[in-house]
Amino acid sequence: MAARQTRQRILDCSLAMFNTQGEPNVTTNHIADELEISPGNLYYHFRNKDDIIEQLFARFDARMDDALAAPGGRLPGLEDIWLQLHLAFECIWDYRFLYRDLVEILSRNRRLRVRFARILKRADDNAHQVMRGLSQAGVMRASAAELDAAATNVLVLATFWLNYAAVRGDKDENAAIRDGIVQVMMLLAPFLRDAERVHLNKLTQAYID
Amino acid sequence: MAARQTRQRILDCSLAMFNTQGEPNVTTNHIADELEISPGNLYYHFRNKDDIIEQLFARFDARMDDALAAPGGRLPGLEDIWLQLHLAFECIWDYRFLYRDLVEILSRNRRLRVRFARILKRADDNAHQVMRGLSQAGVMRASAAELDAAATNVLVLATFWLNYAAVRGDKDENAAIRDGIVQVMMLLAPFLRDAERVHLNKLTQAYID
DNA sequence: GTCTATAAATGGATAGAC
DNA sequence: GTCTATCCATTTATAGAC
Repeated sequence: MAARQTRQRILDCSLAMFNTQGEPNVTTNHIADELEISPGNLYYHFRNKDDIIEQLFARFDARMDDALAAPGGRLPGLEDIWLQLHLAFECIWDYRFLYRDLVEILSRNRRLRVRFARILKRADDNAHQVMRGLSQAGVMRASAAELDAAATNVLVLATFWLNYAAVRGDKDENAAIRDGIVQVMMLLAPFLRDAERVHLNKLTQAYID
Repeated sequence: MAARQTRQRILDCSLAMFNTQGEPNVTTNHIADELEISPGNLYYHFRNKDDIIEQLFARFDARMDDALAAPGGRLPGLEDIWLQLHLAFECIWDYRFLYRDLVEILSRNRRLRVRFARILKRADDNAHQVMRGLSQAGVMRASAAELDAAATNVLVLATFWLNYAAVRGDKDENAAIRDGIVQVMMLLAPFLRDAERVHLNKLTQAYID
């Protein structure tokens, strides 16, 4: 009855604590304390801490899947890319504990490793598709090798931008996300046709101020 | 007498174990076991695990300082950049445990946070200087905003490339470093004059094969 | 300098009562 | 479903003998 509710509360609370304190610094006891339930109760709902992480990952996976859904039939413009980046970065932000300790978390769990690899693959496909669209629209110009490299750079940047912001000591969450988007766009800028390049520079300037 | 030697052995062994197993998974007992000394002995030489990490960080800091030393008086060519990237990536590789759990490690220690911020600052200055050199030599062409963004992207890429390689499951160490260098170079490629762009593509092709 | 022994604290996890 | 009680393993760190 209240089972589903407790389970969800545990997941919500774990996510919040993982995100703010870092997953390695949050124990099952901390979570139980925060929720004012007993450790035994927590272990009634989840086999162990890794089980909680897997469930959170499933949520994350589904959400990222949406964000990476292929854009509509028409060729994408710069604003479409902006929107999609926003969805992706917001998702990463909401599950940033995964990214904060990505290597460590994935090294402990083979399943998550496989699933995260799939996400990266989808993101890579998506980046390629979008850039091909830009090329077809005559907005972008790049060799195949440059396009591959740019796609990879977009992935690395998106994956680790929030960590970089954290290391720099950036405090403002919204600013960090905005900066990340701008940073990715600037990755594509030099490949754009002059008119679009100017357009983008205006967009980013407006965004920054 | 053998004091200095034991101290160094502890540092060397810690570094090796941190790098291969991840710092969070290596305890002071593990290190003592591996060296076949007692935990008490280890604590005679170091106050705690964090002390060991700080000493290793000092080594890393000095080495990265060398790698980021301003290039010679003459304007740098693409090959000079290649070399410098190689030095930086080798340094990061040798102390990759720091980068694997960067946010976590820095969050635990204010001093390291400050020192790492200084390294990032130096790297940013260096990237700007190199790119200004390329611009002055007429090899590169970019607006001030594009140059700033490119410098930041170089930093993020260099900082987290090995993590990205690890997450992808890349096994070959040398290949990961090589790919990282190529990836950073490809970041600059689109800003290069056509002749240099072709030159770079030839360099990277030769490098990849 | 190095060892043995051990304290003190923590984290993960389970049994059994309610 | 939830709690109390508890166990076991691990980790950090120190005291004192050699």
